[in-house]
Order: sequence, then C-alpha cells, then structure tokens
Amino acid sequence: MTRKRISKQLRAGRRTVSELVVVRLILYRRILRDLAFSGTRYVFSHQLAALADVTPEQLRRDLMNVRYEGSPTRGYEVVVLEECIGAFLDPPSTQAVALVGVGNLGRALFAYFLGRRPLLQIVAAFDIDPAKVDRMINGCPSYHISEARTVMRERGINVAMIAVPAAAAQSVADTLVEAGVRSLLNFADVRLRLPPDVYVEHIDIGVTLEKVAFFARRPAGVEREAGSP
Amino acid sequence: MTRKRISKQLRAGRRTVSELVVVRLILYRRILRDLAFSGTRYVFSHQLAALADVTPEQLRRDLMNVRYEGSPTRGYEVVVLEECIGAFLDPPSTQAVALVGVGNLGRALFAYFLGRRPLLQIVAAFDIDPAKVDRMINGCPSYHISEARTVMRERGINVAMIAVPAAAAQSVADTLVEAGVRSLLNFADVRLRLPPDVYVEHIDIGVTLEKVAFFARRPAGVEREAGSP
DNA sequence: TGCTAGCTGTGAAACGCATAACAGCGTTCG
DNA sequence: CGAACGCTGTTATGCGTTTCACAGCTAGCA
Repeated sequence: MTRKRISKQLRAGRRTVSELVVVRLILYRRILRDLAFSGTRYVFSHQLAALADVTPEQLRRDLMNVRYEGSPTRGYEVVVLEECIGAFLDPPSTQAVALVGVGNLGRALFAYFLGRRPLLQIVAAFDIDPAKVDRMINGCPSYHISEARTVMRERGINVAMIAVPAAAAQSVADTLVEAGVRSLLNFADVRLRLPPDVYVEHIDIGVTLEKVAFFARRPAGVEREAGSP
Repeated sequence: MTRKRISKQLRAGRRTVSELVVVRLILYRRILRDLAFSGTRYVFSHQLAALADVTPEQLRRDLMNVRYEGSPTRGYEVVVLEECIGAFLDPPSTQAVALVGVGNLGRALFAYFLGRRPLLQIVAAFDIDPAKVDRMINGCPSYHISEARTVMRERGINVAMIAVPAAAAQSVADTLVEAGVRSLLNFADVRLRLPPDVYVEHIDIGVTLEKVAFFARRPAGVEREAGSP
C-alpha cells in the first residue's frame, strides 16, 4: 500500500544528477550572473564557493556535471562557465508557467518575476474569484480555473505554481494534472497526493518558520558536548 | 579563509536532533491536528506516514525523539501524540516574530499567519517606505527600520523574516543581528553572510521554480537505465 | 487459555552525500 | 632553464540518514 519512495536521482542530459546538485548549479549560475554584471572576468573555486556558502571541493564536484574545465592559473571564466551551466540547466526554448491563485502571494510572485527570468514566464493566471478573472494582471491574462484544461493545453504549459488556500489545493492540483502539467510548485500547506510521474516541490512557509523559531532557542553550532548516556 | 561548515546536528532538549527530523516532526504535528479536528482518535504509523509522504519506519524512528509510546494494537493516540510533539517542539511561551518588508510578500505573510499559530506571532513590522511605517498593519505596529534595534530589544524578539528586495537584504540582516536576532527566515534571493551563531533559512523562490521547471522536462522516476560508459 | 496476527520500538546494514586526499598541469620565480 | 607553487579534476574515505530486519508486546479468537 505504501508505495516505496522512488530515488531522488533523476536523469538529466547524459548523466544522472541529484536534486541537490541541480539546486546548487542554479545558485552558482545566479552568482556568476552577478559577478559578470559587476565586471569580474575570472573566479577561483574557493571564491565562488564562499559566495554560494559551500566548500570548494563540493563546487568543483558539482561542476563535473557541466562540460567545462577551468584553468589552474586563472580559475573559471565567469561568462563561459555561466553559459555552460545554462546549457545544462536551461530548456531549449522559453518555458511557460501558470499561476493558480491571485491573492497576496500570487501577486507577490508576479512581482518577483517581473523583468527577470526571460526563460521562465508566467503566461497564464487562474483563480475562482469572478473579480479577478477575465482581465490582465501584470500583462498576463487571467482565467477562471474551469478553463485551465483548455488554456494549458493550447499554450503548452507544463509547469504551474499553486498559491491557493490549503483547502482548495488538492482539487486544483488534480485539475492541473488532468490538464497535462508535468511539475508543480505548491505553496499551500498541504501535502499533495499526485501520480508518481508528476514532480512536486513544496514551499511550506508555516513549517519553515516553525523550524526557524525552533532553532532560535539553541546555541546554533554545538560541536563538543559531554556525551550523556 | 573559507570557514569549515558546521554540523547540521543541533542539540535540542536532551537529545541531539537533525534538522530533517525537526521538519518532519512539525509536519507530523500539523497532520495530527487535522486528524484530531476531523474526529480521528487513533492512527497507525503506516497511516500517518502515508499522509506525511514518508515510510513508516522513518516515522517511528522520528518519534523515538519524542517521549511517547504507542500501543501495538491501537496505534498512536492522536491528541496525546500531538501534545508530546508539541512539548518537544514548542517554546515555553509565545514566541515573538518580526517582519521586515511590507510589500506584496510581506502582506502575504501577514495573511498567512492570521488566526493560526498562536505560539508564533508577528508583533512588529519594519519597512523603509514612509507611507508604510508608523501605523497598524493587520493589528501589528509598523516602524521604520532604523527603530529595529530599540523595538526588537524592548519586545524581546529573536526571530525575523526578511521580505525585502535582494539589494537591501544583507544590510537588513546586519541590522537585525545587531538588534539581537537569533535566527532568520530570508525570502530575498541573496545568500546572507552572517555570524555562525545566527541560524538562517533561505526560501529562494526563484531557485525553486527553476528547479521545478528543470524537472518538468524529464520522465520523473527513472530507475533502470542502460549504463552508458 | 494458548495461539495467531499485527503493530511498535530498535539494533544493524545499506545507501547517498559531503569531505578529505591525491594526481596533473600551467605559471612564476629563482 | 628548472623547480616550486597553487589551482583544477578526480578518486577514495567517512559520516549521516534511510532502510531493512527482528524482538517484544497486546488484543482477539478458537
């Protein structure tokens, strides 16, 4: 009954890469963009690692997945490395994203993506509130959720963000899967039950804040401690 | 120069518990609350595990950290287990939280915490915009960021959420640390550099969405594969 | 009342990831 | 011109977490 948990390793390009590596590569690329913007030409592994808050060894290991080799004397060429990571991570063309739920959080997400991330664009919004549908929001058309299936298929959207109340999230997710979505980013504080071929990522703000509050009550980095039996 | 990464194990109560365990305990408790609300009295490990999307063995192992033992025949008593997890996780009294940045995201966070989470309360908001400070927002006073130090110390706030633009995040974090904050939840897409005794959690929506988009392009659960040399 | 079934709690193995250690190489300085 | 230095790419080691496997127990039933 309880399905065995599938491996977190997924096939990417030619190699098989862990989720953690993908996240770090995304992070490295963003830092490289900032470096390029500030005019930096070359960077050493220990510098980039410090900016990403990882060890230099881990950084180099992660970069093994990307087809690029740095120079022992100059380090990595910022722009070239950025492009190589992009070649590994990026979709062949712009990827369309849908947003469900145009409340406070939904609008914050819109603001978040204004301008940047040309390869990821919110091209459709959905809601249930009549006051919010059938108009433009930040240059993006909004529809009633009942139109999701049609719109998503027409526009070839396979990624969606869920920013609706917890009670509605599972139903929305089912609708989206039915509409052909391949992966989801869920902000509602409910664990979604979905078919195994749909990738789901949960951003659970409530849980995360509780975690942060929990760790506020202790001395952070406790290494040594008298072992009590 | 590159400081060695400290252990992810932190001391909690009498035992030393991993971050992952804490997150899962928080999740279990929320599910138990829902179960109690819906009138369920008892629950078996495999049922609760299925709801939390973990294996039963892992659930039982996590519960070893809590001082509670279930019955082999009835399973766990929902209300009692919830209380035991609470005794392990919860602060002795209400914990005060500050919010910096009252933009779209900040307001979404306010909406998120309205009513629920009595033990975690946003008691002060900060911003830099004169139009947003020195008034009440959702029953919570908002101040200019320059007053952070005074207000935080007076009210004994040691947890804060950062919801400001990336460019301002580091400066805000420094101010908060100066004001005595013990742990931070950061929504800005910058890696904060902070002293090692301050606990930081990053919720990086941009990175997460890129990750989700990345995994939308592959067949999710690929176990077998012809090994290519 | 003795036996079976099914669950919990926990010791032990397995797996994956991060860290440490090493080989290769281009530059630089004696 | 040679040798030492410092960085990269890669292989081995260690550690933490997850999974496996089993002992113990309680209710139910013949």
